[in-house]
Amino acid sequence: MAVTLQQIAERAGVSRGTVDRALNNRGRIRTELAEEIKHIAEEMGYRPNRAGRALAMAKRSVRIGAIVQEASTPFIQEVIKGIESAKDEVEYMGGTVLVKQIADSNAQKTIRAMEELRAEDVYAIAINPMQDQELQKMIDRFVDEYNIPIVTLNTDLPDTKRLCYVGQNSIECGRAAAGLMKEIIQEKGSIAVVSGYPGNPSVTGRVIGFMQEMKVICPELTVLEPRYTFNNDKMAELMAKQFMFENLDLRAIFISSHAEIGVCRALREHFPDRDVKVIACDILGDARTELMQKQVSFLLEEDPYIQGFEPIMILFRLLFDGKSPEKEFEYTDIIIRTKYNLVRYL
Amino acid sequence: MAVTLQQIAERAGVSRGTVDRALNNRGRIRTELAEEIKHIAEEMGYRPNRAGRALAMAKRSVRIGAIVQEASTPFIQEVIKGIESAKDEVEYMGGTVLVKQIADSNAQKTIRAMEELRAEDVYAIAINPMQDQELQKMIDRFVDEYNIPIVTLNTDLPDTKRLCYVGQNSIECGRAAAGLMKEIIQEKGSIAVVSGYPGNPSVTGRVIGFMQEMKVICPELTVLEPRYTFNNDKMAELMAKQFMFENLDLRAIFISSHAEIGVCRALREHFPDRDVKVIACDILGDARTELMQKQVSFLLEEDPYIQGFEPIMILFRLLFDGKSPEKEFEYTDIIIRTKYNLVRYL
DNA sequence: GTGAAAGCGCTAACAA
DNA sequence: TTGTTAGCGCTTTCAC
Repeated sequence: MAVTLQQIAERAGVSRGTVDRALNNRGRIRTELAEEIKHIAEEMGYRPNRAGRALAMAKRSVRIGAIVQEASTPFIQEVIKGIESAKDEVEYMGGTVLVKQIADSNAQKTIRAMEELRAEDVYAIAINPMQDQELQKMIDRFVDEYNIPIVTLNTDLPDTKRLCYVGQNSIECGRAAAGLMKEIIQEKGSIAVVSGYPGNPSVTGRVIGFMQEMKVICPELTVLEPRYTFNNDKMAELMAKQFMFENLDLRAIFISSHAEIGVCRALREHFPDRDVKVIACDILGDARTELMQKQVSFLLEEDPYIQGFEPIMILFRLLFDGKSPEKEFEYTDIIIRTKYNLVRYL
Repeated sequence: MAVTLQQIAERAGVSRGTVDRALNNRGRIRTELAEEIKHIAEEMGYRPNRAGRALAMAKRSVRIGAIVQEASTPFIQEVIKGIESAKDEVEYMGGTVLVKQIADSNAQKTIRAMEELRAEDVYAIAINPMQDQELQKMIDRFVDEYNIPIVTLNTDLPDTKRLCYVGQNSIECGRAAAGLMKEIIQEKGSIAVVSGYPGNPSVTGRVIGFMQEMKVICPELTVLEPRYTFNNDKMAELMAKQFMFENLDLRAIFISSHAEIGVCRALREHFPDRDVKVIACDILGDARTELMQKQVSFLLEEDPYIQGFEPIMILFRLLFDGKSPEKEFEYTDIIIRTKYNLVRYL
């Protein structure tokens, strides 16, 4: 049976309340006594019982807010699943999680959502932010003025006072893609790089990592200048066609985001006889299985579920246990998929 | 604020105890009344508060046992980490987890550990079993006679009455290895398969999956007859040398387990000029980083941590919430690693 | 500075 | 068959 406050109290010859004050640094206690009690607790291997704590704190409940942008995309839907799981956990412990979904990506709406959450008395917020000056200021104000810690997820805002970031190390992801490229491309030739939107740092991070590493490990391959599709399938298709026409030695295409459907369609429909490998990132939604079965050699993923789950839990541990996160950057695993391990278990 | 038993009781015009009996099917209640209460609870969106429940059940506490064999191996050390995390969780909820470590693999010791756990009044057991007739009988007896549910982990015993299995689908893992092989081997030639101990079903499963899939997707490659090292580095080294001498067209070696150190040493020291790729499984321990940096193209992993964590949590949910696992086979993800994503985050 | 006591939501033993 | 009550371990308020 685990050690309880009562047992410590008896051993120390004081009351439960005193032990509580000592162990939780609540003040109103002689420092020497506090030290002594802490020592006894340590010695007895005391670990606070979460259930008791949760129950006692049920009224003064932990309230956490979450804001997700681009909530309509399959990727963010997965993030939301993670948030909902965390919400379950938190609610079991008597806490509350409020989620604001923003269908598109809009700084003004985001700022409004932050204000709403503040009005609803949340003690902390998790958010997948866009790059926006005003939003950055707002985050700093929340942290400084309102004392509301903020965790960024999926994309970071390192120049703000956010508590920590949960998401992929996109440079490393790009490097990993380069490593795979080296394994599957034996002949000389050129490699194209196609991406969604250049303003997104996790997209550009992957491109940078890829280009850097390719230069080092595949100096004999020519990596073409990255091109951006602005998340438009039609444009991706045209771009792929252009690459194919202009580079008869094209060996592979690295798609750092949101262009796989257009690119693969172009390859499939217009160049069925040319062997061009595709390495892509974060394909979710309807096309996922089919593209992976037929056209994409490797898929690099970043575990959106965890990106939703972990920020909420980090904030919960902060508010409930008073434990700050250990690291400023909580990177998610770089997951490599082929058609053989496409379905995620456990 | 969440709905409580008290609120339901007031609405139904009965006492908390009655609501408790209704919702938890404890009997001693009129069926119609029980139905009505369940209906009200449903309507009010009642979800039991785990903290309250944990606290109330603290004395009649959930007790779970775990037995791990080959506890001295790095793989099982990871499994144990998972078990310890789960133990933390369970203890937070007022439960107890007892772990028995067996350094080697020994059916008699295992059976004795089971008896010990029974003597210590555990209500359920998680175990990584070996293939052994007596052990199988013992498991069935625990389930049938003593009413102690058992979850197998890492290796399954599908012919017993164990509740479920948590671990890898080894056939699929072998297939995935074949898929990677196809991507990295362009020329014709032969492929060697080296494994640890032939009696281990997860090892042989990977070999079978690999051979089957290779036949289908790489018919032009010759896959040599699998050879077993009996987990002996020296033998692995000799075997690799033999393969190299006898097959001058050897393109790659698939190591399904426990032979990487010997094989890689042979390649490194005796054939530095021949380009032979290596795909391996579950490399942990000291050599991991170095082998991955220098010699192994792909590593297939099976997440030992989760294999320790999940069985305990499955049993906890069974005992604490009365929720049986959804699936008989809880497969862990097939993780593909290269030197670029060698370190696991989150 | 310290102790005593109420109560968080739930279970279980006992009373009716 | 139903109600009542005593805790589980912890926080918090109030009294001293």
